[in-house]
Amino acid sequence: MISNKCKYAIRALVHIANNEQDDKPVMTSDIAHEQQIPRKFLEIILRELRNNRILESKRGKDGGFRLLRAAEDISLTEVMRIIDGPIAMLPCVSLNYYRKCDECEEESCEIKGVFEQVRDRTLEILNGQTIKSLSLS
Amino acid sequence: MISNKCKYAIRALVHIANNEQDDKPVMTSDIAHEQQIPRKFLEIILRELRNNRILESKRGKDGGFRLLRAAEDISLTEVMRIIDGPIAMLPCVSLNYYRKCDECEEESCEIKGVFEQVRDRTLEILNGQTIKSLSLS
DNA sequence: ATAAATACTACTAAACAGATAGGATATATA
DNA sequence: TATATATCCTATCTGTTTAGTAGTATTTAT
Repeated sequence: MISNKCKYAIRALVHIANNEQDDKPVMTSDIAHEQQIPRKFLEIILRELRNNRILESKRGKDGGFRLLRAAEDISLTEVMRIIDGPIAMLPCVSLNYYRKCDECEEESCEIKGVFEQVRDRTLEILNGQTIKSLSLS
Repeated sequence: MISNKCKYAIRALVHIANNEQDDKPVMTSDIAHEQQIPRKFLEIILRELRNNRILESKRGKDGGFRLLRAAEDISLTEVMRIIDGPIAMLPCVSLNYYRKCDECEEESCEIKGVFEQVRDRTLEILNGQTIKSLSLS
């Protein structure tokens, strides 16, 4: 399961992509209100996306958040990895967050191969999705 | 990510499948020792699998656990669902544990379609796997 | 100056993960 | 029938994660 936080992040990014006009940044409180996301929690999420170079922020009056890159250059997997971490179902099969499983030997692991397949099919679908493609749907 | 508990469950079932002889049940302590799983934790797991009609148990001396069905009739997904619950990445897309998402309207949800695809490709792979097929690998 | 926005630090409550402890109950066999 | 040995059951525990909330500091447009 992906977390609520991650769903919030995706919806916030789609909202920003759909509401950026004349380079005017979008305010947290607008997103919170229109997407029904708790404002203080959303602040944390947007800051995290900014720290990971998905968004840029402007402080003070008339401040808010803008996409740092074009919406078609922000992939769904990138956002998911920032907010939730690994996408794979086993640590030893994760491309971006690899960790050896605690108590199984990888050479003789019965399930590793299956979950490598699941990972590959999953990434085939998710890598094709961007904030832009999600906005259009 | 699947839980450690679920990995334990799968390895325990494969172990039982590989060690059932003459209808003699396999003891918790044997599995725990050979698969390096904490015994008391494994007890809980095996009982849960028994309650869900994957295993049958025999109490007292010379007791232990046996598969209630043939190993090729126990699917990986069935075990995963018993131990970890839903396989899908969104509650509103789960076949066996459907729940409406708290704050998004399904008709207009941007990500539902993508995660339906992920679910379908994932199940295509996992449904093909059984305790038998895992034992052979 | 001031109003209004983000930035930052700290805290909390509830659920979940990964167990452990100890006693109750059932059963094979001497 | 006594005993050893297995599962069964209830309760408890520690640490981590999830999903937030509160309050203050800082920045900026006017």
